[in-house]
Amino acid sequence: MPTQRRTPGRRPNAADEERLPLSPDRIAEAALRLIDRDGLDALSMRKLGVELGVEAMALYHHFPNKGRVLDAVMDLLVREIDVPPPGSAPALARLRQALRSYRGIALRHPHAFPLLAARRFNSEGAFAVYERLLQAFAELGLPPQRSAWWFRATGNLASGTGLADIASRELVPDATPLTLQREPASVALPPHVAAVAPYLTADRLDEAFEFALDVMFDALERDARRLRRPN
Amino acid sequence: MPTQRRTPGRRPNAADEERLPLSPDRIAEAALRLIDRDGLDALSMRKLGVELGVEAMALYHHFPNKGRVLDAVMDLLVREIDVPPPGSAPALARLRQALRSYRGIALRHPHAFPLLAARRFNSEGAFAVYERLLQAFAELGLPPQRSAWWFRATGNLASGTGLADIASRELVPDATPLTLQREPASVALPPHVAAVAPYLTADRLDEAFEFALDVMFDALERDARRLRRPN
DNA sequence: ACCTGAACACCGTTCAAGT
DNA sequence: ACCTGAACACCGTTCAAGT
Repeated sequence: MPTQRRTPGRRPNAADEERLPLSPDRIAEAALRLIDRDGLDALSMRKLGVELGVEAMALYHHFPNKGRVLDAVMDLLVREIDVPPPGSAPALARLRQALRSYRGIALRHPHAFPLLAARRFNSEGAFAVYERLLQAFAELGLPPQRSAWWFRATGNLASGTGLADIASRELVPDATPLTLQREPASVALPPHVAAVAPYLTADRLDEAFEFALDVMFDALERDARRLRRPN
Repeated sequence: MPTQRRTPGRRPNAADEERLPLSPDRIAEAALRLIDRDGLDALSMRKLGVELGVEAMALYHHFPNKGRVLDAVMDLLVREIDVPPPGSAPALARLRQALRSYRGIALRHPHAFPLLAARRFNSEGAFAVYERLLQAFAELGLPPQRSAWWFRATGNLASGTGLADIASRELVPDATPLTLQREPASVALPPHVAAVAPYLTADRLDEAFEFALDVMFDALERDARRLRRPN
């Protein structure tokens, strides 16, 4: 892209975008768009400025630094988590749907998902999601400590899976080419690795995740049943 | 740190380090040291040069770019995964030990661990680890597809847990302060979140992980038993 | 109140040159 | 073969200035 010429008073609108006043929301949305398009490393305050038709330094009027912009992007992603509200379905079904939709973010926003997995959720939106999830665990009859543990176990499984799925699709910046998914025998794989490789190709990762969810939810259901009628 | 004066012919050895000849191993070790000390974002080719008493550009004689340096750091971490060899213990015990030691890397190298979780393992060392793990699953009598699924489920749980544990310890660069771990009621938490918060403090994350491992391994053992004597 | 533009202290990487 | 040093095209952020 050639450097844009700009006349002093009137700047060109980048990317056929209306010249609306800047706002935290508009900035966060542009940042997510840029990350989705070019990758996390490509997000810079300067490019974000260009995307919005504004000098980079104008952004500092709405965010104190780049870290807070990333937090705002995280919050956009958190809002994509679909946790059905209490009463809309049985607790187990709501939890399962929430985990599926969380891991789904990895597929829709592969470049941005690592933010969710690696940075702490700490926004209003995140607490709302937490609350609905924990409400569902409580509904199963689990005491708080048990809810806490199940909450972590299932959530960590989903975020670990999202990250692994992204890596398997070679969407990590700078990654070396994957041997596992190459045409067979481009490199000699160790025997047990070779045996499982066909089941871990990118197009079969959904099955693997559903299996893991089955394992977790079978155990969760049994745990809840056992706790409800104590022998 | 003030800029070091340097006389043309003789550079000062950085960090009281012997002036050994550069090698990929020495570079990777210095990179990991630097990441452990100052964080992943603080690793630059220039600082890595200073750490080794060398101009940054000398590194390009051993690695084509920074991405390959990070791959080498990953490989150092992979070698810290302790997968007991076949015969040394029952298969389930070996697997459990491997997952514990993998997640342990998150605690020993919190700044570097995200590399492991987000980048694809693709080195010789990684394949050796894979092979030993998959050998253990096969030993349980699982067919390849089942091994593949259990491999992903347990591995993803461990890496998701490692990342969450790092975030809980506020070791993520740029993170906003955590409300969950603050002195009680600095901010009003939603009721179910407030109820579980005491069980998710940094000092209780080991218990939560052991619970998740129990869930996984109980189910794995049952699955293996069921597959061995088909009804 | 909101945005610009120059400046500072950094980056990764290329390239020609030195030994 | 191995390393240097200048250069290029970038960064995040500060600051004084414009409207």
